[in-house]
Amino acid sequence: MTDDPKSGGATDLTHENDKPRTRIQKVNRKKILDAALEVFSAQGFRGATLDQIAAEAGLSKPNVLYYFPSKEAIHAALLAGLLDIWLAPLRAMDPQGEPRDEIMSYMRRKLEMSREMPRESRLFANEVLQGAPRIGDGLSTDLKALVDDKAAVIRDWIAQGKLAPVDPHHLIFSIWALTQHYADFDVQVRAVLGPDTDPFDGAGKFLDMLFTRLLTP
Amino acid sequence: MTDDPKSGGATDLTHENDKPRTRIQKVNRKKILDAALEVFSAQGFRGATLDQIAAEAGLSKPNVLYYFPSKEAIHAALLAGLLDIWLAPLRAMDPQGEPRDEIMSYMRRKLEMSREMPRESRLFANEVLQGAPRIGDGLSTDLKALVDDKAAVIRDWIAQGKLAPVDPHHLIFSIWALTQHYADFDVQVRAVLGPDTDPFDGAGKFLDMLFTRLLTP
DNA sequence: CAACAATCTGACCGATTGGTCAGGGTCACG
DNA sequence: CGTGACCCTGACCAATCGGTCAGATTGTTG
Repeated sequence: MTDDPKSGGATDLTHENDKPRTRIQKVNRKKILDAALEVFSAQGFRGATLDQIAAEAGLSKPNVLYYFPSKEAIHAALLAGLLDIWLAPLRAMDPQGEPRDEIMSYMRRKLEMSREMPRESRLFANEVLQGAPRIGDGLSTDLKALVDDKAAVIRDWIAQGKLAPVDPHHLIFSIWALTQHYADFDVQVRAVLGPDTDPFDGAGKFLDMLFTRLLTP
Repeated sequence: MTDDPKSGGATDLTHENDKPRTRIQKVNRKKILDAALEVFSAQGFRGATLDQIAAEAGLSKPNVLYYFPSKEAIHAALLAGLLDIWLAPLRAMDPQGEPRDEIMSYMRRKLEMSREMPRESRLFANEVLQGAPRIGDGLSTDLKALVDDKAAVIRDWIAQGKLAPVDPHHLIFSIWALTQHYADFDVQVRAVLGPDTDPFDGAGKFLDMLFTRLLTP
């Protein structure tokens, strides 16, 4: 009974397939995920409602639940790829490259992500702020492994005298903190700078200078 | 009708008085605010429930609503004093003091606050992350005024050659970002560093070094 | 154009939410 | 020790929440 062998062209399996099968599925799943990113990043998981997401996506609530089995599933689908996207710039840091260039490039790419993907940044910030209840394990396994790996690389660079001696872990934290701040605290930054200043212009120059001074032996 | 002249010993005015009148009021309002800080900072405003707050405070839900008229009012009471507490260290920055000492002290005090008051930090972060809907005006008036004021002081210091030339606003942002990161993203930082390392020990040394290098002409 | 799968909807459900209320217990003070 | 203000509670309410379902509508394919 629970199994359904003759599910040849069966309906209702939508939820079990990660990859959209039809054109309409592709379009609507995209609509929903985009709407959910908007709402979750602005309200947090518990603060967001399916009605908001449905309205933002231009669909009815039952229709949203036709494509995803639950609110949790939508949130999970968003977070699923996010950690990888988020850490891609750090992964791209090349142990064979020129140390200061590599770190400066990483920092610039992270700042670029804050500018181009502020909603993703806030989604992630909301999750971590509230104790990372739905991503938790990924932090102490994948994330920790990657950071430890790159920290070792940085330590080597320092040992070779190519970099000023700094704690590699806290160096990475400082890049996260300084770049993500401009996405996560956007309203505060803009409130202080006033409406006619682009935060990212000044941030780019300032962070270039800061890390140049920090890393030069 | 709306006015009530003969409110001699009337009950039910509890909500309109900011100052607790009796011993029990003082104790229970404190309990509620402390519980609310715990819950709001961990779940955000919409994610928190009155039942959670009541349970955390060891009171019944109707009893909580005996001391505060609504969930909003509890949240507002928490935020009311928070901005002032939060900015006190910046206010304490003395234009007459030694520039680098003043800024280093400010940074250290902010880091200390992240260590000692992480819940307040996260409450504030939640509010700003979600667009500061209930504090909004305070940012573009009080906060902006204070920051602009101190930025002018820093600009003077730089003009006198006592400080390396840096954008004062972004310097202040960098202090906020770097210190608050350790409170707001605590779980992430601890996940990366592992369970046996105190994030704040390393942070203290790292930030001292960073800002020394940044500010020395 | 039939016929079946895929898509969509209004109506509805139980659980949880913030908040109310009538009344009972407790405290302080004359 | 009584009396009135203060404190507290169980029971309850309307609104909103995430989610279900039967069936109408649309798309696709032979």
